[in-house]
Amino acid sequence: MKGETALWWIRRDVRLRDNQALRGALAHASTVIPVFILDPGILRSRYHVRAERRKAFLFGGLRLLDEALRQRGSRLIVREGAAATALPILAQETKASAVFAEEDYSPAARGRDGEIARQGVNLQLAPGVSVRHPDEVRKADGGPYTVFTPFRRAWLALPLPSEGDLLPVPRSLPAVPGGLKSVALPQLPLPEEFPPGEAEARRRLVRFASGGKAPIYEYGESRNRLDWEGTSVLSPYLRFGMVSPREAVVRALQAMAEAPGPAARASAELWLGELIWREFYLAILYHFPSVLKTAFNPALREIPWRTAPQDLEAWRDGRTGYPVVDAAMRQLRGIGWMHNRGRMIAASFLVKDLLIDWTQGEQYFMDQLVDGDPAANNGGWQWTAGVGTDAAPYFRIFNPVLQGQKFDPEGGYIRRFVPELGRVPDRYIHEPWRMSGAEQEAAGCLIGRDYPAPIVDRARVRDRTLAAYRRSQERARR
DNA sequence: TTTTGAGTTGTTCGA
DNA sequence: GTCGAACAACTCAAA
Repeated sequence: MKGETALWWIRRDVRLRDNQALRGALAHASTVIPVFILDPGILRSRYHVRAERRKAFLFGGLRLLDEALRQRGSRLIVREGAAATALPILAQETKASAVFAEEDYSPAARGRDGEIARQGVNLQLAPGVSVRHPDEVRKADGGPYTVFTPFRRAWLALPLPSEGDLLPVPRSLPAVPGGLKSVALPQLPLPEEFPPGEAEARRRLVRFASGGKAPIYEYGESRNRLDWEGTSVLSPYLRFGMVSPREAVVRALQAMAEAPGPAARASAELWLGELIWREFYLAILYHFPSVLKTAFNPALREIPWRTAPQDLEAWRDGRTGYPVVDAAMRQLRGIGWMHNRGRMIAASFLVKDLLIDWTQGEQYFMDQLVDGDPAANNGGWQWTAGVGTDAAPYFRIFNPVLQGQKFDPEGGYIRRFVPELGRVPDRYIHEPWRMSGAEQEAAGCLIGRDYPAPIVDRARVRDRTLAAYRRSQERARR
């Protein structure tokens, strides 16, 4: 309405395109003030982690968003402090009659939004973090799904978004009143492999999913290869809404419709499935917020984990002596991102081989990942640990040697991140400890000096892990 | 209410 | 080298 002022509160929707919170604000008021609240607790809510990379990525994205806003006659206002304090102050100061934001489902976000609403702020939540609200996808009896496949079926049965649903970038935006204080965002070193921003996000989405030869059509085969770039690497951008999840879904559906053949179509559908996994874990966190504290499966809450600080440290540092595990962990620390296959292998090793509490791994991943999202990260860890929503049998224990041979056959991934194995022959690259003394010498890699010997004997791992899980089930039965 | 089919991503063993 | 079965039994979803 004319004369009204609204705040567009940016949280994890750092974009102008297809932004329903922004559209809501523009429809409601003639003056719209884009605001970001620099909360000291940001991005770590219940995790005791620093998350430096995510902050850098987010702040970089906000700077670019500010540029785009200025090109359209607006600008970004940044305020410091707890959102529950800073936002009502700003709303009062600007006489804003409403605050528009994208609804976020984490317990921390919901707690924060509830508190703000209780303070009398007219907080209008718009969809956008997920394509479907967790309440939309329900079983016939009204309850939420806890198994992925039926969830996906029900998700796909609802009306699908199409090109016409995507909201365009507003060509111009109302000016922000002068005199409003705004603090500078901290300058942090940007993650090299992930230039932030909406433009980069779109480039990646288009490169991955558009055109007859798009990688999305190879996804079925290439997504598991650690040594190929077969995935979209969109996760950090989806995490902060630099691309709209709805647009990603529309591109996937388009790719399916235009697929050059049935295999290509199946590949594109597989990628769409990954987007639905994202929705699934967002919904799980929404309906079962306790998963951030404890295993979803009550029978597996009493596993007698090992306390082994040195093993945990070796895992974090990528010094386990299992090349594919170490490569994955060094990729994580090196670039703040890990190939999904690597995440499964590394996570399985911590939980099943070292028998260390999965929440330790969850925590470390949240510290390092530029795409770290509580819902997806927690879901992934619970899945790997076999304590989560899906009925995966817990005796499924990844063998890092086999996984390496299958998904990094020539060791290209390993050599990239574990340079001390660079000259180890292909036939030993997944089991360097099997080299003779002379072979180690020739490869310039002495086991125990240049690269560690395996920190666990895998032959014993299986029994130890199965026994620990069984123990938890027995305790739960009583 | 009962029944039935199914469940992302694996490994190992023996034929 | 390849293939199928066993792993161990459970819960969920839907008819």
